[in-house]
Amino acid sequence: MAQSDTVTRILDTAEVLFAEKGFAETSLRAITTKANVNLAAVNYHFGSKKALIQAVFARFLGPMTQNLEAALDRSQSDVSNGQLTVEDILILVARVMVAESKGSPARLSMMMRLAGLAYTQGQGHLRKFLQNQYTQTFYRLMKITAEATPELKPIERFWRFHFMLGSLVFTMASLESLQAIAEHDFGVRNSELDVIDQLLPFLASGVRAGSLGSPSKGWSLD
Amino acid sequence: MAQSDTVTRILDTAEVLFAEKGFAETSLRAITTKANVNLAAVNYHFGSKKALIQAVFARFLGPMTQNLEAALDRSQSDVSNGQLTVEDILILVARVMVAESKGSPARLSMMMRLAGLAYTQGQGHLRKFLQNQYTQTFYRLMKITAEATPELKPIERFWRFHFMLGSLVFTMASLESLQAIAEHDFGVRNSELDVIDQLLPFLASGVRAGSLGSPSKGWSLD
DNA sequence: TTATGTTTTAAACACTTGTTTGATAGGTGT
DNA sequence: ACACCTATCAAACAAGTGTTTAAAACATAA
Repeated sequence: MAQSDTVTRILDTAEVLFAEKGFAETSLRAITTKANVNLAAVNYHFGSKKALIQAVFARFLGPMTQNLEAALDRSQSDVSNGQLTVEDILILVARVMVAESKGSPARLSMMMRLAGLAYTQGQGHLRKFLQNQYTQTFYRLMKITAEATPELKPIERFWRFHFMLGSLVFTMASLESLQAIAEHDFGVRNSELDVIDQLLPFLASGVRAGSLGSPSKGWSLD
Repeated sequence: MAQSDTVTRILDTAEVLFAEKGFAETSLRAITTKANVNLAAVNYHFGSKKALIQAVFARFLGPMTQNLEAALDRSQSDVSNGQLTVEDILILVARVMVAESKGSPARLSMMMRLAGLAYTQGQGHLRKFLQNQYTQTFYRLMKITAEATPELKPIERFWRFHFMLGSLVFTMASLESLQAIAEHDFGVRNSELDVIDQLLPFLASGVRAGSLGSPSKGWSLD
């Protein structure tokens, strides 16, 4: 049981530090000393720092995608509620994400940061790892979103899907900063649940928006 | 003129590399060798790596905020069009941003990527720098957004403002990746202007959305 | 017990990092 | 000519990085 304990303690500590300071800025020494394990333990149990990073996210994304798939199965096999609406989908995803990050809001923040890095940081081991591992669930989400928004042209739907993703990722990745500002400026402490509560109608309304004024790109010229 | 040339070449190169790989992952040696300047030039001209990062931001944000302020002055002094709508504001911002990145469309993508990193990646000094330097313009934008959306509660408006910011930053930061996917999946090559064209109605509709179903957070429990 | 395989440990490794140094020009003004 | 300030350069610096090593401790089973 000593091994399992060391591995878990490394993963737990790495998760927190990665979310706090980023990947490159978090050294193995910082992780191992805070986790009260020997420095060499990381390379012994995981092989390398890269592998540790992937293991941290695999521990989060594995169960999460499983739960997401299960929730999608449940919703789609239930004929009583017929076609899923955009709100249904968003709520479904939100439920799974929040449930998966239960107890540690930093987890959600870190997971979203990875998504951002995977998209932004063109090449690198993270993106490939993510892509090879979790694309089928991602495309399934896009597919049922398509069924929920038949009025959109495919290319429109593509962009709006990523607009939603952007709001979600950015908001969750910088959640702590924004919470601090909100508390300072409005004296209100919004939990992550509060924020998601505000986010869902914003996204749902966005995807169903009409098009802008008739002449395309007219805004860009005087 | 040698100094100005060296400084410019450092800034140009740093801008690209920071956007590509992040701050911590980009070494001064990588910058200086690619820029064909001596390693010590960075510390000589900027003082430190931190200062270089801030200088990269300042060179872009300085003119941009100036133009933004000027555009706001023009719009607000023009009594003929009265109160600005959300669309007006979004179009105004889009115009300034596109104009500022003129000549190098990748530049906007880079700066948004940097902004995203600055928000996400703790980096205490960067956030403080941005906050102390450009908050007045930022708050002015929030103020006229408030006037354009009187129906929203302040805290609602605060979050939706950042939801918009998230969509914008994420989309622009990952523009190249998304363009490639769109071209592969739909056979359509969308320019940055096309994307902004799609983004504006999404954002405008999002900020004006109603609230979600009556019981707050009802979605989070079964 | 002995033997075997696994886990932990301290130390060292090779390498990269940002920064500093002192010498060497380059230019400008007196 | 001289002095003065600025800029560039190769070299070195101390500190920190991920990784490896070989010995030690531990566990499990024969």
